[in-house]
Amino acid sequence: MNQMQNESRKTMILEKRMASLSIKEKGISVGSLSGENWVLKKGPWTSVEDAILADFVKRHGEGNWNSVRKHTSLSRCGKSCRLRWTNHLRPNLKKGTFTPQEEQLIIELHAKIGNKWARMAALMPGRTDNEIKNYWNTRIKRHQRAGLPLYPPNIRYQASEENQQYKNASEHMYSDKHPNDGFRGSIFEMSDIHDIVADNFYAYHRAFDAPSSDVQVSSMLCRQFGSQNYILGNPALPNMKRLRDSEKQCSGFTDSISDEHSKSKHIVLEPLWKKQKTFILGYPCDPDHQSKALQSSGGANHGGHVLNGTSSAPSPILGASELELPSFQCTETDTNCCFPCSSTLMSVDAYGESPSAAVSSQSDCTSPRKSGLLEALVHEAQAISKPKFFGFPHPNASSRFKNKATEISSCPNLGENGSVWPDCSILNDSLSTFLEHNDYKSVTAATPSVGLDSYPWTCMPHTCRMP
DNA sequence: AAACCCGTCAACCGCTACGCA
DNA sequence: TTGCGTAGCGGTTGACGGGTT
Repeated sequence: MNQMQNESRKTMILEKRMASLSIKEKGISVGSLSGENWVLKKGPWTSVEDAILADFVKRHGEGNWNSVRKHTSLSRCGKSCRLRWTNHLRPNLKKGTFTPQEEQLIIELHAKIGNKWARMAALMPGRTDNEIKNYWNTRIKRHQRAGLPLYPPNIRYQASEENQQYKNASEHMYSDKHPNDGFRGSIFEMSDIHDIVADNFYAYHRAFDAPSSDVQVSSMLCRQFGSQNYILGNPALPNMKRLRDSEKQCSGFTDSISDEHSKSKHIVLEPLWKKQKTFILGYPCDPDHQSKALQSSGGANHGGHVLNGTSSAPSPILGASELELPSFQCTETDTNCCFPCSSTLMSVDAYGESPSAAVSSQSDCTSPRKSGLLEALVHEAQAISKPKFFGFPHPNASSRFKNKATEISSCPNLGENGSVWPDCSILNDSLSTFLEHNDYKSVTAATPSVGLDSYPWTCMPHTCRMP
């Protein structure tokens, strides 16, 4: 009780101090909202503000950032508060330069998942996405200047090897096609769907389930965290809502690290399907390009990073579906580039060092970027005018399904409790069940071991424009 | 000493997804 | 089912400090 009184007294003192600062000292801008005057401060945080915010979090917990302004004298927007807390004030933050181990981890993670800073941060206790992003961008510049490859040779080698393995395994594993009547009439034959879903699944699986040779990241994680029952994601990272959501669908990750048995086998990183703009079933549906895409997809080489014609961060090296590309990357609006196009990688990777370039010959896509910025712009304009997606979801599907369907891109092959689905053929059953009954519930009924929020939607083909 | 350049870091902005009424 | 508020992510910008000219 006394402690609470002390704390609120402290807060009062801080707030008084804050109030005593002049407008200029606070650096605030003045406006009005619904007749009531309000001030919103921007720019660097002062120690007083920090203290107020820290005190707020202490008393009210994280989240509800917009109420900070109501409960304290802080003149910061909720976003700003959240950011300040996340990046500077939360406990267990590791400040200072990255250790060589951390650097290595970043490189490997970037090779696998691309510019997914938050996901990387979740795997690096005490580090923030901002830090990692800044580090990486600095690194890119430095390496560009020095003419160095972005990824060290060992990672590049590993990547191309994995790519080959992935290809072989994929061919072997999914050569047995399952025809599915229910899907006819769609632009895709079921076998294509099967291939694509399988490819995507396997790409994901290859990238994250860390079997055999692909243990570098996971072993590193184990080296770093394994000895202390580290809880992944980063427990200190506030409001890991998205991660938590994903854990519902992919709960294996948390378990797997602490589970001695699975440490080296089932490190399943935070799923990628959130926010991924998949091309797996949502790639531009220009039929000419589709067939090309299907022919040339062969592996999972995606996305290059284009920065004024010079290389920057290459895409994830292998299967990981790096699809939410930075603004300077090849996008799905390149209609010649059915998949985020490896030839783009070739053309933009000034040093020819992108690991992805190693597999780019599989594709005969041509990128408009090859022929200049103007043409690229024209090309993009044309692309935008074309319908890009169609297929799922069915117009009568519930919005719940639609929402799910649009958020999903990969087939992570995960069931509840982090279990790994034995194979992707179950997808076909689910798809046909859905199409047969036109009811998403029927899918879970058909596959009762799966929760509504977990499996089928996470594996459903994604996206697509309504007919 | 001043101007300029460059790297780093913190913060902002725009967009998207989610949750809830 | 829909609309709105909130949270989070990733890209970008701007401030600042140190080095160089």
